[in-house]
Amino acid sequence: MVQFSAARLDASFSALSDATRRGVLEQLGRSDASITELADTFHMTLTGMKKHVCILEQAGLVTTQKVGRVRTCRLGLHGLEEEAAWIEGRRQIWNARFDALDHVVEALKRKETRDGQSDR
Amino acid sequence: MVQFSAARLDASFSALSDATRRGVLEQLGRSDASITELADTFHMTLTGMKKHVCILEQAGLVTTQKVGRVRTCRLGLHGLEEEAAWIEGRRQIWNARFDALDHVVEALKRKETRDGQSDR
DNA sequence: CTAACACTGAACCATATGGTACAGTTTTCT
DNA sequence: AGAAAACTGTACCATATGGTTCAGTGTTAG
Repeated sequence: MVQFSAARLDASFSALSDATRRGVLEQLGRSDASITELADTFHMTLTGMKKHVCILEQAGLVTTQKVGRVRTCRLGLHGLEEEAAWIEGRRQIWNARFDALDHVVEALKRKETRDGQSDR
Repeated sequence: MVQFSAARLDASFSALSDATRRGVLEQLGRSDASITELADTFHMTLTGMKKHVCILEQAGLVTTQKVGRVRTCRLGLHGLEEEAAWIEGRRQIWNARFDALDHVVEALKRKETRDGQSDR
């Protein structure tokens, strides 16, 4: 089992919680882009887009490289593996809980039926 | 393909970006719990924990039900399917990009070698 | 009936977030 | 050299976040 780093998950889920930043990831999935190109796409100032890129960079989701006056942004080396793993772990427990819940619901139904017939 | 709702993803990734709330989900995965129990586990006031639970509830990740004076929290009906799907979609593009990148790197290496030999 | 319990709502606080404008700096084009 | 491009850093703003305290409200146990 993987050991999840709270700080990593904090950073990446927080980075993913903004629609603009998710959009940047999608655009970078199609091709690398400069800050200016990203800022144009999302109708935002350079300064504003730079902040988003910094956040994505700190979360390890993108890397950047400055050549001449242009900073090129691309998808980060480590993808979303840890995040995917965390969510998958939760989903398994989730499903197990609901299987169990089905049984509880069954039991409650039977109990209610019995109570309804015998009592009140 | 699923149509992702930006608002949904905003809410759930934002909810998941806090370690306390991820902890609450883990605890609820083991068993349902009251606000008081959760507040005790995370050494927090009732009011503080209530807020976290509200955020998780609005994100659809937990549901609650008040019986008498106790509000019981459990995992929400809709698990993390949309979030998992979004991340998986990204991961596929990620990997495709890196496969492509490998080829680019190869090409660059060959080009550099050639240039180094023939020119400058 | 009274006290304790479990929450709930409002107000407050410090800090973080998402955006802006403006004033540089470094590169590139002519 | 001079102008334009592409960032970068700082300061500013409004709002959101994560937490608290305090003062209720409804529920349950004795």
